[in-house]
Amino acid sequence: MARVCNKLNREFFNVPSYDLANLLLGKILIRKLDNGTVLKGRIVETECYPGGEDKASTTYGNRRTPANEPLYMQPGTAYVYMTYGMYHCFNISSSEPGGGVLLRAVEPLDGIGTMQELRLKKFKQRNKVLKEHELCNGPSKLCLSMGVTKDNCNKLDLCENTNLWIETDPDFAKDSKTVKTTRIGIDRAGPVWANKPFRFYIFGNGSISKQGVEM
DNA sequence: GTGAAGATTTACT
DNA sequence: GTAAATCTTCACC
Repeated sequence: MARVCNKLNREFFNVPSYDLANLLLGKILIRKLDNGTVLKGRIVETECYPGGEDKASTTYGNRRTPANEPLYMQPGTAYVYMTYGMYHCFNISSSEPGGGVLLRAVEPLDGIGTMQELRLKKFKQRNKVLKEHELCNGPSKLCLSMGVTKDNCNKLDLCENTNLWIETDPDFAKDSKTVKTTRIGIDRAGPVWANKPFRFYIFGNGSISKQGVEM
């Protein structure tokens, strides 16, 4: 039986975070839930966090703690952390120690009904029906919709794990226009780092979290 | 052990 | 537009 395997390998992730953030655009994030349901979404928005000098990175100054350990592990390791006590963000470690890429938005492809369910479970408006592009258009929204939490996904190796991985999409137009702009929600890092063009998204896609000024 | 801050999102005025 | 929700992680005592 001929089986095409588009799963990304270690080599793909073994590049600096800036490059990895660009390479991940258009790729397919696949998540298999415990009950066997498979969810898929196209990555349409990323941000890079190189660490080291970058004050916005959790690994600023090569700070190393038990929580950010995955960013120092091999490239392609999932780093899921909690923020504001109730939301998760999903990152993938890159080649430089302490560097990684934050996934800010995906475009739902498969398992949309399940995503609706997972996403609304947490809030009051349970009967509300979200449009597809509203399901995963934010770093914490995509974690909710895809059932990604610190407990079940942190430190997973995306090259080896069978419940969470990324594939290339042969049908994705390679010539899609991408936009380079500034990161979001990191004003505390100061104007120098907050204004770096470290956010990337697919131009014209309806599932991005926020429009930015093209740079 | 105690305190302060946070890579966000929803809900309400 | 502004405020509230909510709790882990880290820094320091």
